[in-house]
Parts: sequence; structure tokens; C-alpha cells
Amino acid sequence: VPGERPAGPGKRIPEATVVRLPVYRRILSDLLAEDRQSVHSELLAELARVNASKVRKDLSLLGSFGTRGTGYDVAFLLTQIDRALGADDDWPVVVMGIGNLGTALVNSEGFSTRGFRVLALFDVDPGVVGRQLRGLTVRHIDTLAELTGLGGSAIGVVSTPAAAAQEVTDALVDIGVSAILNFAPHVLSVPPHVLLRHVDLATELQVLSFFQLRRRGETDARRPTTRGS
Amino acid sequence: VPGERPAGPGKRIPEATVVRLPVYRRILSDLLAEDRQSVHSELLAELARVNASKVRKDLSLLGSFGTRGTGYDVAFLLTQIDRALGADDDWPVVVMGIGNLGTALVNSEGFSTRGFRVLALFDVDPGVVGRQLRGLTVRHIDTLAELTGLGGSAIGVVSTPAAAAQEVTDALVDIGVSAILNFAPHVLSVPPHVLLRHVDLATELQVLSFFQLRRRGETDARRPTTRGS
DNA sequence: TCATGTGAAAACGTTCACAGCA
DNA sequence: TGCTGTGAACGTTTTCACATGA
Repeated sequence: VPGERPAGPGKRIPEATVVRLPVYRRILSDLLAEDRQSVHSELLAELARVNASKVRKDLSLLGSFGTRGTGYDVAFLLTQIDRALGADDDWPVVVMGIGNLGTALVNSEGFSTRGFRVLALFDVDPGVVGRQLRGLTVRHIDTLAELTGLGGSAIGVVSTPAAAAQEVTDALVDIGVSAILNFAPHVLSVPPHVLLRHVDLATELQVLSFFQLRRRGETDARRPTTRGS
Repeated sequence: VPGERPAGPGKRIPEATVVRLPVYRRILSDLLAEDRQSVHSELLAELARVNASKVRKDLSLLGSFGTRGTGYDVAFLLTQIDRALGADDDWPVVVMGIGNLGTALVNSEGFSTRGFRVLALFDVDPGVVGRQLRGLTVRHIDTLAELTGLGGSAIGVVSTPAAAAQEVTDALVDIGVSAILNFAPHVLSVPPHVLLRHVDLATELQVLSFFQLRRRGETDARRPTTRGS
């Protein structure tokens, strides 16, 4: 076999695993704060609310970092997860729309740490432009093109109102961001080379209500529900 | 077969489909706003950035609502998705933590519409308690127990800082909410009868950076990346 | 003729169960 | 002995391909 492994032991890490890694990461960092040395898959599983085989399968995809009979070294595992997630790299982030959501994002723990460097904040509201946030001055969106210093893989965050989202996204693509995280309730259109991820806050509520409805249908299958046809 | 179908044609709707339904919903509602009468799976698929068979499979799980040779009636399909998602029902929502994130959530379109009725807002900050938001007065978290009028299936939203999240969650469980949507960067512990969903804003960035890293590894497998071991 | 709805196949993800190692 | 790492079994989701019907 010819040698070409970007990182880890050459196995393809499925997306399902990737979204669990930050969960393990947080738990490990909490355990580390409590001075815990090692952890085994069963405990990690309980804390992450998944099952133990899943934890072991997930972690084994990053490499063989555990010790049989003992478990995993908390600190070491943490560094390995960070490496797999790219937290050792430097990811420039640009945030578009500094309303309540944008402000919450910029202030959120984990947004400023773990390899993300918030480079610049943009808005259109004259009441917001010029304001200071985490050491950065909010600039007007029209000056986006003046922004330099994005590496080849900058991330744009869209936290504008829905109506502005596509326009702002196009502008981000123009200045060369290679990934966009969208919080507007819209499916954005981007060229194929741009990675796109969409978080719709309302969707999450809808999913919850669906499962409540289903559960209700399971427990009392007879009684008419509130909806009246 | 004995008759027991809560809604739709008695098929179990997989979670993967459920999370796509709100996406279709939004697209349909946009199409409706443009006075479009009908739509076929190919167009819907393009707008949702998925493929056409997936759209057809997803929609067929709700029932046979399309017309062969023509497509789907936009307005009718919209009502059917709403019914499947429980948007015809009334879901009381309580929001804990009215900082930037909580405010953004309450103001967000789709939070106040589609069957969700924001009942009450809670915080601990004296500067926030008493403030008006969307016609509701923010109350102190200590008065949560006084809240009445939750039906059997209220939803609690946790948008407090990380440190308060578990405590606030316990209080929500105590007053009898049956589902919790958590925006704090923690895995919450809840009793088994409570539905739980977790949205971590920072996780989404980490997932994006993972895929950028992977793509980088695919395109130039030789060049050393920025991380220096 | 055109596009839905759906079985069947393929791909993917999870869980099981245990061999292998500290 | 205890716990990891992993093939093999299982379940779910996606995709294919086409019969069916307006």
C-alpha cells in the first residue's frame, strides 16, 4: 500500500462520528478539569448518552489510543481529537450580521477558542457598525471586499436576517471563503467548491414536536388529538 | 391489519426524513409566496440540495399527495407537511435564559409561528428580568414553579450560560415539560421520559473545519499542512 | 408522455460478541 | 482479569430503476 494518509490511521471518518467528536471533546475536557487521568469507554458513553461500542468504534477510527484493561488517557485522547478536528490549525472566521444571534455566536465559548480566530465582524445597521465586540470593531458590510488575510480556508458565518442571507453569502464567496455556516432559515446557493452547513433553529423545535406527536400516537392510539380536521 | 395510524398512511417516518421536512416546508412556502401552483420532485430537490428520489421517498411517506405527470400542488403539500410535523397542534414553549441567544430565538421567525406558542421567558439577571419581549415580560427563574398552563407536552428551551444549564434543566423537568431543546454546550442529564435535543453552535464550526481539513488532505496529499508536530 | 410512488439493491451506520493484549 | 479494537451481523438510509397512472 502506498503511503498517503492525511492524518490518523488512514481510515475514512464518517460524518456521524465527526459530529460526536466535539461531544467527546467537551466531556474529556470536563474530566480533565476534575483531574481525572483515565476514562474507559463505558463511562464516556454514559456521559455522552451513547453506547459504549459506538465510543470505541469512533475512537478507534482516529487510531489505537486506548490501553486494554485500563481505558484511555484523558489528556492524550483530547489532543488526538483536536488533531482530527483540525483544532491545531488556524481557521479564520468572518461573521456577517451582528444582531443578537451574531453577538451570541461571537461571545460563545468555543467560537473564539479551538483553532478559530474571529477575524472580522460585519453588519449594515448604523447603530451596530463601529461597536466593539471582543476586541473587534464591527465594520460595514460594504467594506467586506477590503478584508485581507484570509488563508485558503476561511469560514464565513451568516447570522443576518433571512432577507439578506443570500446576498451576504454571495459576497462571502466573492472574497474567497471556502466554507459557510448558515443560521438563516434558508437553503443557500453556493458554488460547489464551497462547503455549506445549515443550522435552522426553528427546525430543531419542529423535530422535537414531531417526536412528541409520534410518542403521543404510540401511547394513546385511540383518543383524538388536539388537531381537529 | 387492525386500524391504528396516528396520522398519515401508517408508515413510520424515519428521523432522517423528519429533519428534511422543515426544509421542504420552507421552500414550498417560498414558492407559494411567488404564486407557484405546482412543483415536481426534481425542482424541489434542486432547491433543497438533495436528490430527487429522496424527495419522492420522503414525501411518499406522508401519503400519496402528488399527481403523476404533473408533480405536487404546492399549497396542499405544505398543509400535509404541517400536519405531519404537528404544526396544527399547539406547542407551549418556555425559554430559559434571555441573553443574546435567547432573544435571538424568541425573535426568530418560525419560533412564534407554526404551532409554537412562547408562553414565558425566564432569566436571573436583574437587568433583564422585567424587560418586555414580544409582548412577554421576562420573569425571574425562581418563579418558574408558579408557571401553569403547560399542556402535557410543553417544550423547554435552554439558552442560559453553560454553568446554569443543568440546574435550569432540572427545574424544567420538575414543572413537567416533556421535551427540552438545549443550546448550552453540555450534554444534559434528563429522565428517560423527556425528549432531548442538543444544538451546539461551536460543534457546527468544528464539523466544517474537519471537512475542510479532509478536503485539503484529498487535494494535496503530499504538502505538509499548517499543523507542525 | 411525464413524473410519481415503490420494490429491490447498494451504501452506510450501529450493535454485537469476542479475540487479543496490557 | 478488564477493557480495547474490530470483524461480522444487523438495521437504517439512500439510490436505482421501472411499473403505474394522470
